[in-house]
Amino acid sequence: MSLPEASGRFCYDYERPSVATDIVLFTIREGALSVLLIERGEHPFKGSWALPGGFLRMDESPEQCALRELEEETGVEVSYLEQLYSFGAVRRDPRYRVLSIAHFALTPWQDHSLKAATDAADARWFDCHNLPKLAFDHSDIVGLAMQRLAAKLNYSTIALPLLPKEFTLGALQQVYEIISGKPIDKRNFRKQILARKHIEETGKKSKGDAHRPAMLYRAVDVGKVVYEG
Amino acid sequence: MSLPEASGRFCYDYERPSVATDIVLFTIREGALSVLLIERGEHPFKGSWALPGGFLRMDESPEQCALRELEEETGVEVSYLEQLYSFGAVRRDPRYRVLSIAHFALTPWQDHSLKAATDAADARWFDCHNLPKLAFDHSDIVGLAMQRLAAKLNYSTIALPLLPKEFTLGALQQVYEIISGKPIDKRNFRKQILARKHIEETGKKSKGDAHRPAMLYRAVDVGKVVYEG
DNA sequence: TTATGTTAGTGTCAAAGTAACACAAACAAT
DNA sequence: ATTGTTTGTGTTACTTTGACACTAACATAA
Repeated sequence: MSLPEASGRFCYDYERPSVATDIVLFTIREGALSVLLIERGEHPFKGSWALPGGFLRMDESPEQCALRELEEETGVEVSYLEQLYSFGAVRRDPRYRVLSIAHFALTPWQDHSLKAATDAADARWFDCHNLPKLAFDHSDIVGLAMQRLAAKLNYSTIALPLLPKEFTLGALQQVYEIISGKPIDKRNFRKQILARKHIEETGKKSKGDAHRPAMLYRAVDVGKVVYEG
Repeated sequence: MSLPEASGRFCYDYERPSVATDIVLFTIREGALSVLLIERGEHPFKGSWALPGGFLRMDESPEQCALRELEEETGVEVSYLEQLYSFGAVRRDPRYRVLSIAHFALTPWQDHSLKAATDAADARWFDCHNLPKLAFDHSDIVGLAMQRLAAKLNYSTIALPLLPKEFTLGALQQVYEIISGKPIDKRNFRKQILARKHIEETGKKSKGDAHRPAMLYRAVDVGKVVYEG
């Protein structure tokens, strides 16, 4: 096929889909894997819960767009972001064609005071295993993100962005158990996780808890970031 | 941010990037992992080699677009296709903004008579480890596709679409060796690959070769297809 | 017909990794 | 001082992986 030629900045030779990003932001909250959703304030799906996201601007990359939309709609900062998948079914948006570049993000739990968003009526965390019906194809997107998260647990450092900078092995094990949905033997977990050399002792110990203090660990600095992780 | 409202079919409230697909089609040819490239007949990068691909139409999904463009530009049919990654750097195309949904495809080697493409001067197979300089960011895309292919070897059936429907264990082992770049022990390979139960005996044997005939195997039918595989 | 070249097909053993298992120590709260 | 809770630690059986060599069956060439 022939290429649409650029004439000035716009190029209307061919119709184009709109391009948006959506973000599946996970955290671990109250012992459950949770995802951040916004209540839509506009049609379509007004009043439904949906993923945060919005339209791509011409001067930003998809990743930048995802970060900007998250900030605008929820005020949350993330500790990890990667592209998940692009959803491009012709009729996934009932209004007109919108291609969504879905992203996958993580943040450690803290009592995020969720900002009232511009065009969102509300923003809240939901337990991933107890989600309401979502707008558009957002249930599919969340499902794929959960798969990806579980799959990456065992060959990456993906659990670390869900914890604060310093954490105990007990807390890390909880993250693994919650995401995989299976109990893990404490001694085996500690042996294996330390053998990977992704975390190191800080020398400090936790205090203030009603039990024996635990060694605090941190992620070892890795340096480079690559496509997809 | 507010949403662009649809007025009729077009929606010009916001500037939009063009959306295209590119396809990294691999085959095993002459003992080497090879990728299909076209020689660009138009500017920019006229005369350079590039991935096959083209612009998304409003009535087709990204996957359909990838298949259509492959057919149009090269006449090749594929045995496997999945989305790879969406490349959206602001200036990845020097003309104007083009977002590319890159795909990853496989086909068994056969003496494909490569169709002279509409807007491609030529189409040829290249050894992946001896590629020319490519147009746009296509070298990055091929690199990512090679990573993905190697990574999936050991937890998926990704090698099978590179072979004809019936194949010998020797041929399958060659695929693994070529993609991983490492020699594999024949006995261990056979034990492990059969234990996965992804392939089964056909009962038939190869013939016509100047050596002992080998059992022919085929992929066991799996049924469902899922996101990303 | 025989010899040669080439790939198919097969089992054992050592090493490494994984999974199951229990109890004392250190703190806060009562 | 007692209770409740989490930390921290080692050994053993089991499973998986990796190394290793020879005979069988065909086509081809001598």
